[in-house]
Amino acid sequence: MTEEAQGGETDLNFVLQARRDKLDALVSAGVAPFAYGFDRSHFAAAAIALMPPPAAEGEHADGPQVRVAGRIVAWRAHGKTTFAHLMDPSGRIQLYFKKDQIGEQQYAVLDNFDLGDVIGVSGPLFRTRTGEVTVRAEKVEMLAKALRPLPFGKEEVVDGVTVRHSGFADGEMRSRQRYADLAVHPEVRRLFRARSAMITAIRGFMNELDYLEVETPVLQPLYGGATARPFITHHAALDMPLYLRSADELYLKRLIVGGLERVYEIGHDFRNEGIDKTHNPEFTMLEFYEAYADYELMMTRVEQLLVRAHGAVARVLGDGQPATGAQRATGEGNSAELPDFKPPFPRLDWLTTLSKAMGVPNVMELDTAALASAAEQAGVQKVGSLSRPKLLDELFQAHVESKIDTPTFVVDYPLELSPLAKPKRGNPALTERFELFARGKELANAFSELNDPLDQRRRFEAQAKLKAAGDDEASGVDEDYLRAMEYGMPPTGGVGIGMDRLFMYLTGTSHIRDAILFPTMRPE
RNA sequence: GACCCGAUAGCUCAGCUGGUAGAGCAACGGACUUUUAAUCCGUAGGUCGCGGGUUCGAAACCCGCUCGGGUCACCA
Repeated sequence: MTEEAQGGETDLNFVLQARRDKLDALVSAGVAPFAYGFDRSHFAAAAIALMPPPAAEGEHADGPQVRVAGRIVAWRAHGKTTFAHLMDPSGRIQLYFKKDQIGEQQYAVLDNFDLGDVIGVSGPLFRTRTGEVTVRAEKVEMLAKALRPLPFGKEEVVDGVTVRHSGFADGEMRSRQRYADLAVHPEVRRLFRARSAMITAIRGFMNELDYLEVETPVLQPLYGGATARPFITHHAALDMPLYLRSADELYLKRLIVGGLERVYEIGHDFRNEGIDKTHNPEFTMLEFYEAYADYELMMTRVEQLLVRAHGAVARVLGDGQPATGAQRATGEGNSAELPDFKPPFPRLDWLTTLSKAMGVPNVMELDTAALASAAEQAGVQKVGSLSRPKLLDELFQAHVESKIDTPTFVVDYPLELSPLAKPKRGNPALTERFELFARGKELANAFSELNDPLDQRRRFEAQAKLKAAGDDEASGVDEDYLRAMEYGMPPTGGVGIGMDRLFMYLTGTSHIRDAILFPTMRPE
């Protein structure tokens, strides 16, 4: 992209220069190339639906008058007549320009129209010889001249399936220039509409249960609630470091103490770690907390929430819809069938499942050295540098998690893995915690929240010890949180669900980049 | 981070074993008053990712680098 670097019109390449020349020609002809508005009467799909079915053979009665607006996505000039297709949010509609009809002067202006221009057209509907509902243009208005060509591919319909030729396939460019990706790929627009519908449905679900939507700090003086490397920033006036939150958890639970007994937040968390297919440095998290609930109740909440989210996505994408844009671009074909699941989800007990998978009576009875060698066997790297909790977690990932396909709860994690969870009734070495897995990925994490401030202090101190020993993901002691808990926190159930991952699961999207409008990328 | 693959016209790509670049679409000019991947004729468009090396000669071979993709690892 050298033209940006060089700037100046003389350096524009010939393609961009041609567009500028047309812009100048429009201005010379008295056409304002950037309009202030347009009174659209119908979307394309609605206009097409207005037209009565084909009349008797050979009859070409005009239909009602419409005013449509959108982007030019196809242009076929035939001398004194021109066909074009206009795209708007509802779909496409064909336009027909005839020199006799719109006059020599207006017809000449069409020479300065290009693919990608935003125009408004008014005129009556009619059917062409092939039966396609078309606007016979009586008046055409330039609304926004495109000075840069959009990477449209040509399309044809073969046996009812739209086949796209060439086009915009570079995944990196599609993420960097999401505006262009959206502009040329209706299926990408539809995918992100489905994402929006999913979030809206989840809000509706929480609100119906009398949960209060709240906002807690993104800038935090201490980070906690998740084990991850934080982003650090600096507040100039206070001259102190602040951390971008890696979780909302500790603030939401302060609200439970305050008597807001059901709260939720949907917002971005930030983790200063690698970027890959399932990790973006900022991502959308839903957390919700409910007083007087335990993890059993929270499992049913999660099940219901997934059903609602699935329904919302299905309504936008429809059943058996063709592939998402991401899949089309990567040639994955029409495999994006929505997942099929029904509550209640199966439950696997952490300890017995892992012990069984490893062929030992009880993994918790193995000493650290034995865990390390088992982890090494399972393909875990750098086992020597891992703490006991980490080894357990790695073993679980390797032996169990990665093999879970349909939504499944894993319950009762070891206490040492879960610093914010309440000990399990009847077995204090475990906690009342569950995670939800599907397609080998974690979708949710939840517990009966620890509400004993003395126990919580001991857990924090154990974390602080790990941190002092070099585990830079462990958190420290959050005294203010402990103070809140000392005022008395009712028993509480809490859940965190990664919205990006949930959406990926529901839509069969394999890369998180394709589930986020503007994923984090290295600068160009 | 390791290994593999890739980077050529605005887009999608081809370019065999080294002889200084090609197609389709888009663009530009022309013909065409119901086309729809419109068609037909013509034109223009490239520091072949960057740097070095081998060679009479490099898009191609070698080395390094940058960026991207995949797989694995890491990120509970």
